Amino acid sequence: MGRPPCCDKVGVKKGPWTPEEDIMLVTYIQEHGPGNWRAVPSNTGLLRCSKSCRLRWTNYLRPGIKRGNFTDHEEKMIIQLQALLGNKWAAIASYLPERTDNDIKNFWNTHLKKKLKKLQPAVSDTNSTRNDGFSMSHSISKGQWEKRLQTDINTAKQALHDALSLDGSTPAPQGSFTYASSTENIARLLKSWVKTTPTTHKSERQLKISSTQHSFYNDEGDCSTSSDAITPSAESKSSSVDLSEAFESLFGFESFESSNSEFSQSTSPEASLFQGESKPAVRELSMLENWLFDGKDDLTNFSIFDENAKLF
DNA sequence: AACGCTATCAACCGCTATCCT
DNA sequence: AAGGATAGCGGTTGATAGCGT
Repeated sequence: MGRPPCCDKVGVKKGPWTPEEDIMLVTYIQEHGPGNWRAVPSNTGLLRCSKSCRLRWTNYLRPGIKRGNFTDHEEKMIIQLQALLGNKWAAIASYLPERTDNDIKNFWNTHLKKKLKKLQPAVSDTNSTRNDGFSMSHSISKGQWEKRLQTDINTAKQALHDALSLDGSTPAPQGSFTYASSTENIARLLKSWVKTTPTTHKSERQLKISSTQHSFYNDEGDCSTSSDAITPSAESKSSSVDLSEAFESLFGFESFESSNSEFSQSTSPEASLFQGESKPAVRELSMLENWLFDGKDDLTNFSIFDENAKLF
């Protein structure tokens, strides 16, 4: 039984996205807003499944995504939140609105896991520590465990509080955020693409602009991108920059995010948490959030901790 | 210069939750 | 209420860049 994967369809493209596909997707979302992903491939002409389109948008194209190195504060927050929430990357990402869950997950798997593993021997000398960095031991009494848990949580709480309040570059969950536009995201993607294209990119990454795709953009009038202008040749550098400039002119209108309520919702930590407040897990997160930032909720209200306590 | 190994990260896959009819 | 469709999440994979030999 079970449905066949949506991406098994013949003619559905997989693999890395080209700048043209990005443009097509962003253009469509600029006009229609995110959502109704099923309609996106057919309406845009993209040979991608709806899932792939949604993923591309949420992870790379939507406004406000910060790329590059994680700051110390972000790192600290991820470590502490992972200890508290486990591998709930989406929940963790809601506290780091400029980062995607995929990014955080990758960062955890490639950097932090190792980092914590290195530190672990020293920690395990004092007591046993789980691989995820959450200190607990089956050999200690419940009272001791609760005490240690409280210490861990206090530490986490303090670190999180520090990270949120002391670092101006890291937005606090209740604050208002300034997001880069998706134009900037695409321009950045284009630039990195330009950087890597001339010699190393395989056919997958090379520009393949069909005439239909041209007319798609030429319909916009100002944003004409001729095939001559974007070929992966020696001229590609300047011409692809032209493309990114075309982006700027095409998408350069103000307050893209404010024009669409989903952006403010999806990028706001409390919005993402409260969207489904009736859900028990989300209620716990809301309580956790209250507790983290206000110290309102009593620790014993958390079933996640109750479950750990049941081990004894 | 060539090769192999490792690290990184974008994208995919499979599953579950939720929505809709 | 039931079943199908869709969205979202977390785990995993694969391509590729970078580094060492």
